[in-house]
Amino acid sequence: MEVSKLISKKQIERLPIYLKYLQENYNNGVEFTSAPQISKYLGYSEEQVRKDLQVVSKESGKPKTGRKVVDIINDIETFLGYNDVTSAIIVGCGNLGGAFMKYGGFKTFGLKILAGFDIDANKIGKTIDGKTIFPLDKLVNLVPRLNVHIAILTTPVESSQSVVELLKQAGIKGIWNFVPIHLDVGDDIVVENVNLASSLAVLSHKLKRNLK
Amino acid sequence: MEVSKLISKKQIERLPIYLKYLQENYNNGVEFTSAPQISKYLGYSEEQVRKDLQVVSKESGKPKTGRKVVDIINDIETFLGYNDVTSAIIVGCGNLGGAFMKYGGFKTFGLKILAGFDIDANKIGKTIDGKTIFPLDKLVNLVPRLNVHIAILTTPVESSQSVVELLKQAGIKGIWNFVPIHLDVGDDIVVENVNLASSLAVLSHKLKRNLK
DNA sequence: TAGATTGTTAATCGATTAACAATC
DNA sequence: TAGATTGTTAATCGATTAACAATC
Repeated sequence: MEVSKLISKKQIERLPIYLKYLQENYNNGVEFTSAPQISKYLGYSEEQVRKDLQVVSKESGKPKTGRKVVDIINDIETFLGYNDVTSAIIVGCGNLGGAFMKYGGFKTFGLKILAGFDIDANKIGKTIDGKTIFPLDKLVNLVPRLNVHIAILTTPVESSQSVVELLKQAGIKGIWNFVPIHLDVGDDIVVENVNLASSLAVLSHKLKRNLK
Repeated sequence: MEVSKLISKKQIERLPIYLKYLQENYNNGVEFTSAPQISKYLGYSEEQVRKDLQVVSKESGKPKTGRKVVDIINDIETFLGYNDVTSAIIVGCGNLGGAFMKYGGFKTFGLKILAGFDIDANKIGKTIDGKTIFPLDKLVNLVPRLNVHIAILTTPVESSQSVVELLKQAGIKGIWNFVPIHLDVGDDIVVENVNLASSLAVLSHKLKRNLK
């Protein structure tokens, strides 16, 4: 009987990085790869790479030869759900939200932006890359009809918590939060935060240490 | 004698989150706060909050009253270097890079975007929010003159590694990398990665678990 | 004073690394 | 076969949580 191993957050984060590297390998005609090889390139330890790959693939690698590049690619893509498309809406179509609406890269990882929402009358009704920007007060009504469960939150700080209430009402299940504050959501909604301030703080600290 | 405590990456990431929350408190006229209070709101443990605050502030809190909000704010801002402005350039002025050039929020955490660089002839010479877009081959020449040490990397995947070589030559010390691949930099450059694919992967996984 | 909050020291938890036998 | 790579089990490392005495 197959018992699927538990995976940690850190491991999940590494999967897209392996994937990108392996796709590059694949495009260059590389057929096989091994943990030591991936390890050397990406700077992770061999053991870590091995354990990460063990979580996503059922079959084990072969001593001496390693694993087939195309197999790992498929395993990771399957694990991450890149094959079945998920839809999302963007709430807040300012600089960042607008850039995301234009950005074509999301579809490579199975995410399709269906529409945008905003309160700015100048934006409402316009389309960005074929996606319409709807008024925020249509959100509760439209989201169930669009059958979308993920919202990308790129609103100003002040309005974000009130938007969360709307998203709850609309039946949204996951929020990809780019607003740099803590969101108070219930148990029904999961949140993943991308906090640029946090990231920059880490960079600054690394810089200071490196300059010493 | 003061021995400054070591701080972990996780702790650094939390600092801007405390800061935002405390600034909100401050704006609402709240004068004092405590670890239990912050803990309750942000969902971290009390002990964690206490230890985090201990790293940034020299003075200790007072039993029963806690700490002065304005003091913690100052301590965190000082620690993060929000008071002394750092400059940065943006390399790759596409959707994301362009959005960053327009984005006013960076200056609140002490980061000033000086200019952009791109290879696209249609973009070169234009200005976004007062910042000029220069041709990429002027980078090595201009960066030392601008006295800038941080580069925000928002180029396409294919060109990113070659841009890194230019950044090295130009004397850049830190790269804030938004390109979803592993960058090969030397010991002189520090990199902080913001990988949207990793972040989305985590959200998707949380969603799957929550739906079960 | 009593109690809430503090900081410190110890215990736990989780993730990474090391060690090693198995195998193509 | 020999050696590179594998997967597993144990050891280490780091971060979080628990326990508790100190104090305003």
